[in-house]
Amino acid sequence: MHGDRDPRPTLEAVAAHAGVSRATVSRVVNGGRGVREELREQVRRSVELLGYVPNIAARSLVTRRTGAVAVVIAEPETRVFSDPFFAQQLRGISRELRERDMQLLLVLIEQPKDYERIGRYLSAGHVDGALMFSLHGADPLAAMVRESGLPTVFGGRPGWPGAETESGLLYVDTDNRGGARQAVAHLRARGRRRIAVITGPLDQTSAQDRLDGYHDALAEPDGAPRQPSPLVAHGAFTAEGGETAMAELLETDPEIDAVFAGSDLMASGALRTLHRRGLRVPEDVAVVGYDDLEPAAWSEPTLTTVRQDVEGMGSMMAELLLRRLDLRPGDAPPAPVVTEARLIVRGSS
Amino acid sequence: MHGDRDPRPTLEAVAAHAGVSRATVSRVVNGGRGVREELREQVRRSVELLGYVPNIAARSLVTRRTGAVAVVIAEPETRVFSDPFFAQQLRGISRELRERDMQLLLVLIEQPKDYERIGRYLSAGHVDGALMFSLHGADPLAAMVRESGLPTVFGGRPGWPGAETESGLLYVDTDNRGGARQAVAHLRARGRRRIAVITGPLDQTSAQDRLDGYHDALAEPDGAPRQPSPLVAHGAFTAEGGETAMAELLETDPEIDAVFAGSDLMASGALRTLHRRGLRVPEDVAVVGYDDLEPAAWSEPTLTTVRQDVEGMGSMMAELLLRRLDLRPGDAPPAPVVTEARLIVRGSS
DNA sequence: CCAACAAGTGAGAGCGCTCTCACGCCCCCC
DNA sequence: GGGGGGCGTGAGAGCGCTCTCACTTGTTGG
Repeated sequence: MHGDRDPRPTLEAVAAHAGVSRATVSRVVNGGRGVREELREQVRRSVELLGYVPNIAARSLVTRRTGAVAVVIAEPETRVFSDPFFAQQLRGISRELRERDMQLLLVLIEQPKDYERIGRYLSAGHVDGALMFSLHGADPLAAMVRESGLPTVFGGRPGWPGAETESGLLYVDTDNRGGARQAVAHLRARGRRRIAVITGPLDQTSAQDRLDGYHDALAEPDGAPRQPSPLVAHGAFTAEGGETAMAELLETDPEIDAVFAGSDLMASGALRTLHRRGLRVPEDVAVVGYDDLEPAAWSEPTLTTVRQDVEGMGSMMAELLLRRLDLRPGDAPPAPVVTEARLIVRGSS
Repeated sequence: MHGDRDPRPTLEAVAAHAGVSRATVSRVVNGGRGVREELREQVRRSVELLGYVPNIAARSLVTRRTGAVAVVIAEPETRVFSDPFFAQQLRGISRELRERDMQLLLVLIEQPKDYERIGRYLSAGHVDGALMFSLHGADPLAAMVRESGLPTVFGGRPGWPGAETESGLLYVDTDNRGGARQAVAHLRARGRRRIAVITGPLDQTSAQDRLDGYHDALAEPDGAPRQPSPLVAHGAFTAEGGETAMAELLETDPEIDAVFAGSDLMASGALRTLHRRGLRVPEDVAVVGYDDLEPAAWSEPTLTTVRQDVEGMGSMMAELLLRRLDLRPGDAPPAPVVTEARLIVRGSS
C-alpha cells in the first residue's frame, strides 16, 4: 500500500552493473559525448534494465540548475482566471517545456500578501526562469524580477513606466494595435461611419494598444467622410463591463452604427445591451470583438473578431526563455516577439 | 545583466555568523525544537540578516521529499482544457498547497505518447504525490499510479473497472447523482411530463452518475402519472454535441416538454436547437443544465443549473493528498470526499 | 623511434543539506 | 555523593550526482 518506490537504482548501481565508472554512466546519461560507442550502448542497456532515472535533486544540487520554470499568474481579479486564454497559453508552454524536459511550476498569486513571498521564492533559485502574465501597470513582480536577475519572459508587452526603453526585456505579444486597426478598418469598409470602441483596463498594454489601433484606423483616409470624433467607453474586459459600456455609448450617441469591443467577452455584453434595446446586429449596429474565444462562434449572431495564436504565443514564451537560459557569453541575446493578429469575419458585421 | 544570484549564503555561512554549528541552524530553520530560545533567536537574526534561503535541492536529496505535487491533466480532447472548471480547481489546489509551502507542478498530457514518459516521471520520485483529473474509463495513468504507489488523489470518482472496490483509493467528487435528481425532480415539480436527458461521455463517472440521477428522479413517485419511458441522447459534454442531441430528441419525440443537460455547455447547444425550431424556453420546453459556469447566467434565457463548489473541491483534493502524505503508521487513512450539488433556478425552467 | 598529442576512462572531491550519534552539562533521586 | 537521565549542542557521515583532473592508451609527426 505504501509504495515501495525507494529502491531506485543510483548511478553507482548502473556503473557497477555495466562494469564502468560513475563518471562514464553520467556522461552517457547526459548526452554520451566522449564515450566509445560500444561502452555507451552497454551503459544504455544497464540503464534500461535497471530502470534507472536520475535523481534531479542530486543533479541540481551540483549543476545549480533546477530544470524548472515558474509560470506566474497574477490574478488580482477573478476574471483573469476564468479566461480560456491562460489555459491555451499554458498548453503551448507546457508542450515546449516538455520537449526540453523542463518542469512547469505553476504559481498563482491571489492576494497582495502573496507577492513578497513569491518574490523571495523566485529569487531563491528554486527555478531557472519565469514566465509572467498580464501584469497590470506597475506590478510589484516586475521590480522583483529585475532586482533578482531571474531570467523572465512576459506574456504581453510590459507596461510599467520606462519598460519601453529597458534593454534585455523579453516578452511575447500579439499585434494588438494592428489587429484593432484591421477590425475598425473593416467596419469602415462596410460603410460604418459612427464607430465606437469599448476598451479594457488601460493599465494593460493590450487594452491601450487596441485603443490606439482604433484611433489609427479612424485617422486613415479612405475616401469616406471622417467620423466627427472618437467614441470611447471602458469595459474592464468583462461581459458586464461591455454591457454597461454599450449602454453609455448609446446614451452619448444614439446614432452609433458600429462598435469595436476590445474583447469577445465585452462584445457579448454589448450584444446583450443591443438586443435589449431592440437594435439589430449587424443591420443597425455592427459588432466586432477581439480574441476569438469559443463563445464568439456561438453567439447570436456569430461574432466577427480578431484572432491571435494564443497557444503559439505560449510556446514562444517558453522558447524565448529557454534560449535566454542557454545563452553563452558571446551570443546575441534573444529579442521580444510580436505575433500577428487576424480578423475573422462572421455574422455580426 | 546576467543576474548575480549565486552568492547565496549556505547553512554553513549562517552557522558561522551565528557562532553555532550547522546542525543547530538546521534545527532552527526546520521548526526550532530542541534549541534554547536565546540561541534560536540569534540564529533567526543571522538568517534574516544574511537573507538565507534553504537550498531545496540539497534538502530533498537527503529527505527524499521533494515538496512538490504534480497536477496531472489528461486532455485527450481539447474540450477539457477550455473549461473554466480546471482553472477554478487549480486555484483551490494552489491555495492549499501554498499554505503548506508545497509546489505545484503542472503536467499536461496531450498525446498518447506522453503517457509512458509521464508515468515514468511520476514514479521516479520527482514529486511527493499527484492530483489527477477527469480520467476517462480505463486511463493508463490509473494503472501507472497504482503500480508506482505514488500517493494520488483523483478529481472525480475514478471509473475504471473495479475502482469501486479498490481500497485506499482517494478522490473528491461532487454528488452528481443527487444533483441530477434534484434537477429532474424540479422539472417534474414544474409539471413537466416528458423530460429528456442529454448525457456526457458515459466512460466518465460524472456523466454516468448524472444519467443515473435522471433515472432515479423519473422513478420517484410524486402523484403525477409516470413518464412512459426515459428519453436519452448523448452530447459528449460539448455545445455542438448538445445541439445535435437536442435535434435527435425532438426527432424521436416532438412532445418533449423539458430537457436536462449534463452540462451547461450542452444545455447551451440544446438552447440553440430549440431557438432554431421556434420553440420557446421555458414555455414549450424547459431546460436545466449542470455546472453553473459563467455563461449559464448570461444565456437567453438565463439557465437553471446545478452548482458545485469547484474551487472547494480543488482545495479538498490538495488537503486530502497532504493528509495522506503526512500519514503516520498508526493513523487511519483519509477517506474520499463527496461534496454537495445544489440546484440554481433561473429563467429556463 | 620517441615526443607530442588526442581521446577515452576512472578516481575523488564536493554541491548544501539532514540526521544520527556522542558528548557535555545540569538536575534529580536514591 | 555518585549514578542515571534528560536536554542542548556539535561532529561527521552521507544523500546521488557532476566535473575536474590525472591516467592510460592509441595515433601522429618530426
